[in-house]
Amino acid sequence: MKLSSKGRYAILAMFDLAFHGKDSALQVKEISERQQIPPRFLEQVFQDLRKAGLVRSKRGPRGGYQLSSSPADIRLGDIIRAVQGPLMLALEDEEAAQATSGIAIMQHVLREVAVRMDACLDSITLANMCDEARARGISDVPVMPYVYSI
Amino acid sequence: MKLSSKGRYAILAMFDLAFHGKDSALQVKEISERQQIPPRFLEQVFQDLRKAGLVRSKRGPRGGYQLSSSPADIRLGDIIRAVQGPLMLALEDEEAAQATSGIAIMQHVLREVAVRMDACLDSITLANMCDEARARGISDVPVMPYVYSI
DNA sequence: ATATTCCCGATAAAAATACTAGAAGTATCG
DNA sequence: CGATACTTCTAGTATTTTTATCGGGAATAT
Repeated sequence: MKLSSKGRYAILAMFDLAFHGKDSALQVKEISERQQIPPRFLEQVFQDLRKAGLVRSKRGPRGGYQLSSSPADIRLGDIIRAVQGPLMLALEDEEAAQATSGIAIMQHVLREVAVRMDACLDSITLANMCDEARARGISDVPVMPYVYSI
Repeated sequence: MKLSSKGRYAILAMFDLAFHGKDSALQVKEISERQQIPPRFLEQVFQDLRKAGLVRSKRGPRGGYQLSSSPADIRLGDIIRAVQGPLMLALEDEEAAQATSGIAIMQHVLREVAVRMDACLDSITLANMCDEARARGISDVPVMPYVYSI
């Protein structure tokens, strides 16, 4: 019942796409720097997100990733499930049949818990996070040291 | 956001203590067989539970573990937190101060999510699980092959 | 053509999971 | 009381999974 690094990175990356990538695609390099994510690992995370249909990718110069639907339609639960699989492994029917009393009960109880926890995660969308970010006065541009150039 | 094996074992073991161990102490061997948990690993899990004050231990013959409070007062959240630590790592204040926009927002959003998820886990007690088990007609005695003895 | 970027597979490092061996404490029995 | 059997407790090791890195191939805008 713990958020893995992969899950955290996935949420960060998706938030970054929603917050900084209005219409154009953003690149792994850019996002990894802004959100402090190991770039090579972030690539793997994006593959999971792409296979789950949450982002669209584009190769070559000006390529990158962008959300495949509106931030208001993407929920934290979608993201977590895409990179971490289901909240808790349900037993196969065969296994469940021959499970011990405790396992059977826990299976039942945890299934309910899982439903409610999924609901918690699904109650928050990327759009919510963006609103939150703007309400807290976080600028839309990356925090970067100014470079005086002529 | 996944239940680890350790967490699952911890819940199973605590349920077993609540369900089968009325007043006397139960032993690792017994619980591990009934709930199909690697016995040596279960010992480690119990150490965590003991250090968190959820169970009392007793060594020697007739030793074992028993709950240190009533099943009605022990919540799934207590158990999970004892063996897995907090739901999601909060940044230290220093770190949070210099965190990027996405990290800061996620920190804030996830803290709320964590509170609600903890509430989900804390809404279920061991007593609830035992009621559930009895309601579903699971016997109080371990499922064992009958041994005909005179 | 060329530079850029995602994509894919393999590998290395770190952490979680599972197991092992034996020490320390404690009831029970002679 | 002392010996013995039992069970937790502690520390260390092996195995598996997760996290992170690396090298190079495939697509694409300029």
